[in-house]
Amino acid sequence: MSTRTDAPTRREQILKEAARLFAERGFHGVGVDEIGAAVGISGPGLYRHFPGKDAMLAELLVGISGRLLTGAKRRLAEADGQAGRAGAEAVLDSLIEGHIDFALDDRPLITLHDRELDRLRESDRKLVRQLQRQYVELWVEVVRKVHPELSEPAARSAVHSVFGLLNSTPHLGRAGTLPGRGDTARLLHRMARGAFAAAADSSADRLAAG
Amino acid sequence: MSTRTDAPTRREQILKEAARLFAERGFHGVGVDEIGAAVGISGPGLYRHFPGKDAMLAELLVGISGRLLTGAKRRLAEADGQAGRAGAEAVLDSLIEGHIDFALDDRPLITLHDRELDRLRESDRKLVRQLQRQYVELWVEVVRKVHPELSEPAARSAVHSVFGLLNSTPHLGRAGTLPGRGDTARLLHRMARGAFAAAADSSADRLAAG
DNA sequence: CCTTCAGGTTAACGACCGCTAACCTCGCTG
DNA sequence: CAGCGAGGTTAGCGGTCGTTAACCTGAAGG
Repeated sequence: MSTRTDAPTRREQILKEAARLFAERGFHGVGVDEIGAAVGISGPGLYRHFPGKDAMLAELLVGISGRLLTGAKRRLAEADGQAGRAGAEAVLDSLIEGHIDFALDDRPLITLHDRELDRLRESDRKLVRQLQRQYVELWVEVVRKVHPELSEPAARSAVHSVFGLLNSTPHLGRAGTLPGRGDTARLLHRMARGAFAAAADSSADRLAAG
Repeated sequence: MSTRTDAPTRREQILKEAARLFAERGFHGVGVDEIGAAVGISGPGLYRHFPGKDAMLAELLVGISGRLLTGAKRRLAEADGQAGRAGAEAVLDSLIEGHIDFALDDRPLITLHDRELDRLRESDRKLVRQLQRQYVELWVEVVRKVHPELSEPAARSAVHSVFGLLNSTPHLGRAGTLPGRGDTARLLHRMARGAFAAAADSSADRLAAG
């Protein structure tokens, strides 16, 4: 598994800093001069690496969606063969774990992912949405194998909601006031599984409408 | 229970449309001319009602946080008296229900709430954060009454995560492809309770680290 | 009937921002 | 060592945006 040890290219530096700045202050809130300054060059120097500011955002968002989907497909293939509900549970755990890793390691990207999609050109936006949809549908299939009682629309809503839960990491303590990474990951994992289980257990609706 | 039947004032119209536009395209992505056009007046006419664009955002965010906190306090007081875990469960259900109502009825505000906070003047931002913190702490207390096994940091993380879950409604089907409002509310409610329960049940960590 | 004022209007200013143009300066290579 | 391309630089253009200035209008009040 390609574990990079060599220095990042300037292009990669730019993408990383741009992601951080976009996440912090929004796409329109960041000027190209600031992005340049963040990597030690100034303003228009960026145009040696990208055709424009939009292109940076597009590459970030397409990259995120693509990596999420690719990772999920790989995890699905790895745990293949083991059929039945037990196998499906293993796959679901693997999907959750992968998403949590991503959410914890690339917070700015997670933030961008559902915040700046509308700033893209039509074609890029369509591509990103298509990748996102495939990712969701992949989850939906696995969730319905683990919880066959769930209808497809309910499963899809549940998946979106669990994404909301897992993607909440940027809100968990700006500083290191929260528990260690391992504890946080385990907590999120448990909650995700519990949320899916509760979604499937509609007999839990013993609460009177308020 | 002030159920308004009279027509909204121009000021309220402006706030509502501004919220929608800010949520759709980001604070910096919307011009004052657009906000004006959305309420039938044009550009600078807004300055008869607000000292500036920033002030609209500030009033929106302070209003949201304040309403959330006020509602939660009211619900806490209403269900007071009934002590013990059963009473706490009722309060938690009431809090969840209130938050879901808000998330479903005021999607744009929910979106703004955790997206544009950094665009505020220092003083307003501090006020909003203080209101948010009180709201979170109120939840944390109730959650820990229902699930005493949860440490305070874990409970706080869990609460933030459940907010992420409940606030995911803007991502659930832009159009009406999703189930009805009542079904969605019940699903979210169940998932929130399930997530809290799973957070508290740390014996569920039988999964080997990947 | 005159005044006042809330709530609009259009014109325009100044700042900022994305991007281009023109130029510079290395390090490599034939 | 000449040439050249990669990767910078600064100056500046054109457009947009928030805000202000100056003016208009219609309804209410004495």
